[in-house]
Amino acid sequence: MNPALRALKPPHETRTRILDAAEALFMQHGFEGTSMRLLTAQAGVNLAAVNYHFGSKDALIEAVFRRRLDPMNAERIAELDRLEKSAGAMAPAPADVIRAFLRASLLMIEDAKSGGRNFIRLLGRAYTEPSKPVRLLIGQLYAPAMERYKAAFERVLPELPRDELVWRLHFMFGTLAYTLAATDTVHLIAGCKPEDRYDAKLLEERLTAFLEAGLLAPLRGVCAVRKAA
Amino acid sequence: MNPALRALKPPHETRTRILDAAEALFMQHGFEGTSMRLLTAQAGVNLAAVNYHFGSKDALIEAVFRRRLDPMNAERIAELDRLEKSAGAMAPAPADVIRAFLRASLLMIEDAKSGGRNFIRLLGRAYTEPSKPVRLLIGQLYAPAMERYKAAFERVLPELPRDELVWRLHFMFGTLAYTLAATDTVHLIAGCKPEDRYDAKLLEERLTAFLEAGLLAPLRGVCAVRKAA
DNA sequence: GTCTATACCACGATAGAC
DNA sequence: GTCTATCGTGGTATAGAC
Repeated sequence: MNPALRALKPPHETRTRILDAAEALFMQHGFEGTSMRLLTAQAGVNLAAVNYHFGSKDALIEAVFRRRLDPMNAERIAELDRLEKSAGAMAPAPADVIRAFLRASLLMIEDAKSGGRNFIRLLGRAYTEPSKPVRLLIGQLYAPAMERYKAAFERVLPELPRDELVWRLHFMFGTLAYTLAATDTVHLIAGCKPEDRYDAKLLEERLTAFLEAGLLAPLRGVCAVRKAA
Repeated sequence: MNPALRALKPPHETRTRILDAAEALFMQHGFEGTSMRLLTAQAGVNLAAVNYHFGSKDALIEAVFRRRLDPMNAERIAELDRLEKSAGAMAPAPADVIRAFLRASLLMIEDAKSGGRNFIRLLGRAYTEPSKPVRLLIGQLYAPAMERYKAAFERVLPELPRDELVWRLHFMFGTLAYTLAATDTVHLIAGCKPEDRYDAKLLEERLTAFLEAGLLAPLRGVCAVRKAA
């Protein structure tokens, strides 16, 4: 980059440019499918800059997730804190805990311009990534928020056996991840109206109704038998 | 391959060996991450054999999905036919339609040995693949079964507005796909007992309970307002 | 401390002789 | 259906300019 341009550049701008380009390209072409050469060209930085600032491609991938996911999960936890505080000694309603959990994701999908929506899609795909290190990373990054929410749901749904709850949280997680990630598959497979796909308010209502009912569902079949035993 | 071995090989065995190896490796390393060299080595066939039998890597990918997904969806439709026949003029119970839909997938995850479980995981990832052609292909392959089930659910849930149903089917799809695909993320994130992950009977009960409740959930918030209007 | 140019080495795809 | 040579591309490392 020439000195005239450099003078205009805030410190660490290069890092940010790389992260932004990486986010967009990882979504478009996947991790394996995105070459450092394409990435650095898109970011308008030198090929060696990635290695200099992040150390390796894998480390870059991690940085991409950390940049958004850490604040996002912190926000999720804060949301739950606020909710429990306002409920006082009473347990909050299940639907409100669900909303608290969804909120951070839904806020992000409304932000198409600065890449939030793109990131959410990338994130949704990460749970099923071929690369084990990536899945491990995601698990780690989510762990604190998940622990916190698991405890909250245990309080809110005291009737539900623990292992049943774990599965239902998994289902909830899956519904959310998939809904946000498989955005074009909706209308490919089921034929929904495209304009509704990113309406956060509508999505919140739809998801909350669905998930609340699912979490509160009565036990049936072998699960009910198990519990009775 | 030498002539002595060749004589032992049934016709088209090479095709099958390639498909089997591809299925396993695509799951492990993704499509981009799987090289033809590794693939053909694993299959014990010549490097050029893929191009000879399938024409290209993309065509191989399509063949991998078609081989299992076409019969699977045919089975799904047959299951629904049987159900509706046995119900006669009455509409079947929602839970039974859900079960009919789940059955084909659940049968497959029990089959770890001949690769069914692996394929189901691969399939679950395909909805969120970077490659648009792959997502399009999956949409196409699912279309007939989806149409059929959408119609069935419309009959079974006449109260539910169409566009709401479309979303709930999307949620249902997501729950299933993710649950089966993100098999290790379950215990990474939520900490479930590993031995329960592939118990098809348990999974069927758990999924059916969750999904039935979700599909039958009352409308709320803006959706309810919309309907009233 | 930050950025650039360039070199290195491994690997994957492809095509043409057999 | 097979073998092999070739070429492009991948991620990474380094040396030196600012």
